[in-house]
Amino acid sequence: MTKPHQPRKQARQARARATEAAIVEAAARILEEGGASALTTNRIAERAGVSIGSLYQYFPDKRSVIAQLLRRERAALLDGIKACSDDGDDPLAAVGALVDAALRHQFARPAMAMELERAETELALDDEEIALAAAIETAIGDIVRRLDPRADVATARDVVAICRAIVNSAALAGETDIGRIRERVLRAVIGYLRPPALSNP
Amino acid sequence: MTKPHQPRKQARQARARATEAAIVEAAARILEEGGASALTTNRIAERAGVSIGSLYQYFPDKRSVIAQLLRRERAALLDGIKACSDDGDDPLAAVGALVDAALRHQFARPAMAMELERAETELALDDEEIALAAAIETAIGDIVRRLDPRADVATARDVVAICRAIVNSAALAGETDIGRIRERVLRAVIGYLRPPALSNP
DNA sequence: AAAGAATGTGAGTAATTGCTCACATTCTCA
DNA sequence: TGAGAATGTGAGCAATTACTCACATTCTTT
Repeated sequence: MTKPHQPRKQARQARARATEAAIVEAAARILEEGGASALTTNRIAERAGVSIGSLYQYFPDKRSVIAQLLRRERAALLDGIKACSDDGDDPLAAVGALVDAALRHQFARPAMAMELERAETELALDDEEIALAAAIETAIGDIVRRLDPRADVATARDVVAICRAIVNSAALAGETDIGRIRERVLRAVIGYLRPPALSNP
Repeated sequence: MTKPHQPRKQARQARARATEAAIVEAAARILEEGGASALTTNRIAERAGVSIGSLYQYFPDKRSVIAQLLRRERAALLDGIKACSDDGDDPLAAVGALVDAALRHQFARPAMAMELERAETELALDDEEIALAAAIETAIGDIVRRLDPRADVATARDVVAICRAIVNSAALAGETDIGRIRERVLRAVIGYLRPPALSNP
C-alpha cells in the first residue's frame, strides 16, 4: 500500500487542465531528449511554459509528474493490447498483433519509452500503477495462452521482457528498419512459446 | 573517439593499488544496495574507508569510477564466455554453456549487474570499453553461429538482450529458482536461433 | 460590478552534489 | 638518515536541486 501519486488539487477550469497536460508532456519531451538526468522540476515548468509554482499546484512532488506520464503511456499500451484480443481465432495472428501493438507503442517515441522504463524502477509504484501493470500482464497472458495453454504469469512477463529487450537494444544500436526488428521479435516470441525439438537436424 | 576514463595518476605502491580497488568495490556495494541515486562520491570514499581527496587522486571524476567497475565486470564476463568456446563440438551444448556463463555472471551479484547495466547507458563509453563490448559480441557470435550459420551481429545482440531481459525481469519479480529461469532463457535463446515451423499443429 | 474562488508567478531557501586545495603522513632510496 | 616522492586528509566552495510562500492575475457566480 504505497502513497498514491495524486495531483495536489483537482483542476476545475479548462485552463488548469491544459496546464497539467502541458507539464506532463514537457516532462516527456525532456526525458526523450536528455534522459533522466535532464529531468528537473524547474526545467519541466520552463518547457511547459508555466512557472515552477504552477507545477507544484498540481503535483505534490517530482515523482508524481513522472508517475502521471507513466500512467498515460501505460493506459495507451493497454488499449493497444486489448484490441489484439478481438483479432479472430488464429493464435499466431493474435500473437503477431500483440507484437505489433508493442512495437507501435515502443517506436512511437522510442527514447521516451526507454527512459520511462528506466525511471519506473526507482519510482515505487502506487496501487493504481500496479493495477495497470497487472492488467497488461493479464491481457498478454490471455493472448499468449492461445499458443501455449500452459503459459503462466512468468511466461507473460518473459514475453514482455523479450519484446522490450530486442526493440531497445536494436534502437540503441541505431537500427531503424522496423520490419526487420518486427521479424526478429516475432521469431523470439514464437520460438519461446513453441520450442523446437532439441535434437540436431 | 571519446576521452578515456583513466586513473588520474598511476598507483606505484601496493597501498595505493589497494585504495583504488577499495574505491571501485565500494562503488559496487553502494550501487547494489541503494541504486544509482545513492552513488555519490563522498559516500563512495566513506564506504571505501578513504577520504574524498584520495578518490580524486586516482579518478578524474565520478564517471571514471563507474567506468572502472564496468570494465572489471565486463572483463570477467568475457572470460566466462570465452571458456564456452572450448566446450566440445555440440552446438546445443555450447549455447547451453553460454547461457550458463551469462546466468552465473548476472546472478553472482544481481542487483549490481542490473544497476550497472542502467548506468552504462548514460556513461559515454570510451574506446577501451567499446572494444570490450565488441569482443563479447564477437565471442557470442562465434558460439551462436554453430547453431544458426546465418547469425549476424544483430543476432548476437539479440541473444544478449534476451538473456538479460528474462533474468532481470525474473529477479525484479522476486524469482529465486535459478533452474527454472535457466530453462526459460535456454528455451527463448534456442527458440530464437532455431525457429519452429510457423504452421498450426 | 464585486467578491471570492481558482489559477498563476518567481525570487528565494535549505539541502545535496561533485570536486579542489592546502596541508599532513608515509614510503623509497641514495 | 634525510629529502623528495608518493599517498592520504577533510573542510569547504560553487553549482544544482526540489520545493515554498507571499503575492498577482483571471475566472465564475450572483
